Amino acid sequence: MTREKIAAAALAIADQEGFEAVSMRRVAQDLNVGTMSLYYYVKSKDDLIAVMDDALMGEALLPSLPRDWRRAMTEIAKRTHAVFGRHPWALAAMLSAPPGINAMRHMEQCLEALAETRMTVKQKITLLTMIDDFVFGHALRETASDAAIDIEFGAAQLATGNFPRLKEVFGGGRIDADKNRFARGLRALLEGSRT
Amino acid sequence: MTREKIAAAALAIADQEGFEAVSMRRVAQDLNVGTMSLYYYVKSKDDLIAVMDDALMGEALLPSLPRDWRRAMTEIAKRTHAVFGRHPWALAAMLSAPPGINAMRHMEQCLEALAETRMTVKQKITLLTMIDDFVFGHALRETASDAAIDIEFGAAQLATGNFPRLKEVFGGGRIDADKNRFARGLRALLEGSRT
DNA sequence: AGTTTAGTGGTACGGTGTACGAATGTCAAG
DNA sequence: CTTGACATTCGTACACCGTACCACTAAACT
Repeated sequence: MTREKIAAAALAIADQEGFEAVSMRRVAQDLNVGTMSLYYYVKSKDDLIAVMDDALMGEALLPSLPRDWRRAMTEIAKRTHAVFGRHPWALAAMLSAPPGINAMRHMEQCLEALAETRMTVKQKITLLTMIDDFVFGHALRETASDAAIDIEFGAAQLATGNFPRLKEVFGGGRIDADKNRFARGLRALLEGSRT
Repeated sequence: MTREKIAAAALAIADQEGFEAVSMRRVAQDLNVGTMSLYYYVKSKDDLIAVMDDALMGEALLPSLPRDWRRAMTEIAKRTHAVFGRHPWALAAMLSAPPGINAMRHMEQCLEALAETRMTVKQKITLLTMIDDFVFGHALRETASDAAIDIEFGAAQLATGNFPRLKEVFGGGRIDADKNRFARGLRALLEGSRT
């Protein structure tokens, strides 16, 4: 019985049944333990979420860093992105959890990647924050678009003629989103950091 | 008694007491109405959240569009950003709400802004999605950093010497985040869209 | 042996979303 | 004037939630 095992059980539940299925009673049940026993290792549910969150940020850490800083930042971003793909509920978790050790390690790793550049400290912070913002926002969109969108409602609105531009885009067959959008935005941010 | 009035009451509660303070009972109480009466106008709590969310996206709409497309996109992004500033709970709402009419209007407006460019449809979609990703991610960071961060914990970790780069950054006095990061990232994305 | 500590968990309280169905008001047709 | 259909309101009840409080066992230390 450790914080880690509890977090692992909660992780499994969230992955299989969604974040909202994670409750103290449910986690305790999966561990064959009384509900209140969890509170010996975890201060509150928010604390549990923080542990889960930290595990996630741990997954986002790169085992080794490419030498070229652009490639390094790209790899970090891609791996972080992959974490959100594996755990779509991660964003909801982050919204109610303060940064933990692995979040710090993540920043440390980003700074490490930028160590050999000529940027000032402030520039480094700005760049890595911008990139994280983009990565998280991208994840937000992906998890949000997984939420059931009322396709009928959308079509009906398009039919009203109030959305000529949208109709022009979505009217003629389904358009598939640019698969490279993520990489593209990343590159723009990395390049644009010059100015 | 309309959907709109219910949404307005919920909005007010969320703004004053936080998103988690919004409950069916609470909203009904503020409206001097029985709890279940709300369900005549609103299918479920998620539906209520969707209405709130749509009101927010409505706030993000620009009354009139600048002619230059770069300026137009920038204004839209800034206004959307401002909405998140006024309603820090907005992200939590978006996580559990499918896009509504105003979300569609938002997209329509973005497409309108890009109408006179030489971009292909796909390029337009890519660009406006990238920008939204960035804006939302930026908002996520801002609301997340408002969450209580354990400053003692952070300092203790820095003291361990496991975070040399972070220490280098935060050790010597507090560094204030670049206030222009938002505008800067925006510009990078707009410029980088060329390639 | 006596006492402290680590760890477990049962019960209970005040909250949540909402299914169900009963009550009321409104209005057109008979 | 009555009757019935409908729109609208909402009280009660149920299952679930986080967690405060406290009783308990078993091991460790003195």
